[in-house]
Amino acid sequence: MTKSSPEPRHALTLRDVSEASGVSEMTVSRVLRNRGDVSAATREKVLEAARTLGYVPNKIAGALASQRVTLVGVVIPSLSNMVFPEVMTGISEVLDGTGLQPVVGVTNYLPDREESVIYEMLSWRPSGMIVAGLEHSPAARAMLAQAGIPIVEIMDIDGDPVDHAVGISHHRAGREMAEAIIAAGYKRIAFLGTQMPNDFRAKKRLEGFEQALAKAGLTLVDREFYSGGSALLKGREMTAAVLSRTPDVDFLYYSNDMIGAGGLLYCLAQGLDVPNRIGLAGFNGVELLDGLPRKLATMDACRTEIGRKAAEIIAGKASQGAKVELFPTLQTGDTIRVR
Amino acid sequence: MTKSSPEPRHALTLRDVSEASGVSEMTVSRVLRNRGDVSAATREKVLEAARTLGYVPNKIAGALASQRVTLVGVVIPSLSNMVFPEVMTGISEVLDGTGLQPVVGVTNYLPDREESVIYEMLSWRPSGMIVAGLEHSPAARAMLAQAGIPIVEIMDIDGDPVDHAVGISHHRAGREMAEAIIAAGYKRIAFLGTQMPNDFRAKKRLEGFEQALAKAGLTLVDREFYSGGSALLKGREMTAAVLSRTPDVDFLYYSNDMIGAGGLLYCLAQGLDVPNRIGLAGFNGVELLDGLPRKLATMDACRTEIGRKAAEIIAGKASQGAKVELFPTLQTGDTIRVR
DNA sequence: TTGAAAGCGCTAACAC
DNA sequence: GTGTTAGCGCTTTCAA
Repeated sequence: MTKSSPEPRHALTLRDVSEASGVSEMTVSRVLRNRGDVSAATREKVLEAARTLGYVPNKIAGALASQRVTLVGVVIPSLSNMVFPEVMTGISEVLDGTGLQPVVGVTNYLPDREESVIYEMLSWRPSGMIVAGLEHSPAARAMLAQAGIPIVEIMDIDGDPVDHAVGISHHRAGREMAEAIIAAGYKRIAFLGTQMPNDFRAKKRLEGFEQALAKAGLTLVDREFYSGGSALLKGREMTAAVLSRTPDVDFLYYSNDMIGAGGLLYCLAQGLDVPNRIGLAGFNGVELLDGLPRKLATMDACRTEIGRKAAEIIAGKASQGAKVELFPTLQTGDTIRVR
Repeated sequence: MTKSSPEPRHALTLRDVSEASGVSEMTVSRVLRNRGDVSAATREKVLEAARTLGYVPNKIAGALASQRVTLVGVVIPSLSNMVFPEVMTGISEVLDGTGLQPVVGVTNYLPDREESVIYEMLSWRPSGMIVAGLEHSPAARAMLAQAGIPIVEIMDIDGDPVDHAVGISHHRAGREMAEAIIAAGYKRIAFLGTQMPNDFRAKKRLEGFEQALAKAGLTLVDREFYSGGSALLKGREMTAAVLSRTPDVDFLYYSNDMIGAGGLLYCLAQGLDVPNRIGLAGFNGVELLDGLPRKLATMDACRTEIGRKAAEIIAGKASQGAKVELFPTLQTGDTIRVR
């Protein structure tokens, strides 16, 4: 335990800097915020005093007085998802220049938790909110609508945004993947995904997927769900289960790349001919896939771009319409047969 | 765009609730905070008014008046690391019951950025700070020391904490892994890791590792570094590079599990006999490994536990000493030969 | 059980 | 270029 300087009994205030430098509080404030004209001499005195005292301004007081908060609330379901860190990257990239900073809240896909996270965040009067998904409790929606700040709902555009939405159509993503699979000649198709009632985006993908199958006169020959645990391992296990239960399945559609990767490793280990005996596809386009022995077919979720566009709207750099749709491209990879 | 209710010109205040309910601001405040005795009747009136108005308290004002902020700053180098999300899980678990909430800041392993993130966070006067690592700029250290709040530096305990430290000894982790490798009879050992001057923990592991090798009269026969990109892919590439440059290498020590996994997949694809022809080990003990065709030897970084313990110190639930050392166990997996 | 007054530490708006 | 004054929306304290 090393305490280099004596700890102040109370946190330092502008007044302390003012007294130490012999400059009025107001001018100290101006110097510290680079606002208005201050002579080089006074500026130096102030900076010197602030530095030696180790003064850190109190943003609570500043925000209350100026009615301005440079925080942007970001509400996401999970951090361990591999997709949200990338969204954060996009958000940070854009916000970095603007003086705004993101504050992250995690909901774990629980609507109640989402509601309270939103409530807490709004109570800090942020300059904007970025919230994953379009489905929220009525109370959460109402709070967001009332807040009087820009709200951007991200990831999904299949629905009605409170204010703005930036994302892809998961319904369409599912449909397009199904169409590609059908076009490649696969007929006995199974779905493997998460059992999360509140993962609305995964649900929409599956809906779109099944609709496209139906249009081609097909139905899923099997489906398998999981929750929790190592996604890679679950992918192996679920794949094993489907293959033994439905041996003549010829395509496995996974709700995310991680379980898809597990499935791919399993199929290869079993000596199955991918993509001829069996085809595979995931969703998200995670970087991870680049390192697999064979590249898994997938569809990019446009994560960084979504983060960027959302932040631009909050920062007022984009006067977008209510909905901004991004169009992911299907990456065929090596796990869908080419006809 | 759906606006269910008319947007207020200004955010609602206690006064609005007071007027709507015919109860004084003070009593409204009491009701909303569950403080002091308020008659059931008034309480109901107030709650009713607050609910219908959609009032969200202003924590800025509340915090200024009460000099109490329920925020805990968490400063970490990266989100995409797979390790920090788990630390966050541990932190949230403990903080959830306490009325404190974590606020995350990301530094990308940049000291300057760390300094400014810490400065920004402190300016919100949090109740405590959890900061990854023991190495900070002098200014950052000084700010933390001055803040007058509990500071917990996490992940590492090889060094001098500002206040408290919770973590493992990375020096020891490297040493123990080396000892296990040597004990298994490997002799021509290579290191593969990240090229990040500011990843002090990886650096300490390598130091401990090399010291143990030296003690056994060994030195690294090769080393390979990378930065950026898909870790899994980099693991493959680096492994290929080392194997072709130093064909008689018999052990590959990776600085993290993700590149280790890439290396493992590569070795298996090449038909190399793991662990007899060549042994492999990583670091972190990530869940991901459970899904690999063979289990990679690794060492747990105690991530969740570190988060938990750190949060307990902040929450005042633990009157720990300055340093709390956690002891990770070496997981031999299937990639170190058993003698 | 309820209310009134006095700030919390800072900044907007205006003097000088 | 610099200083003064009046709050920002709450909570603390004290009185009723």
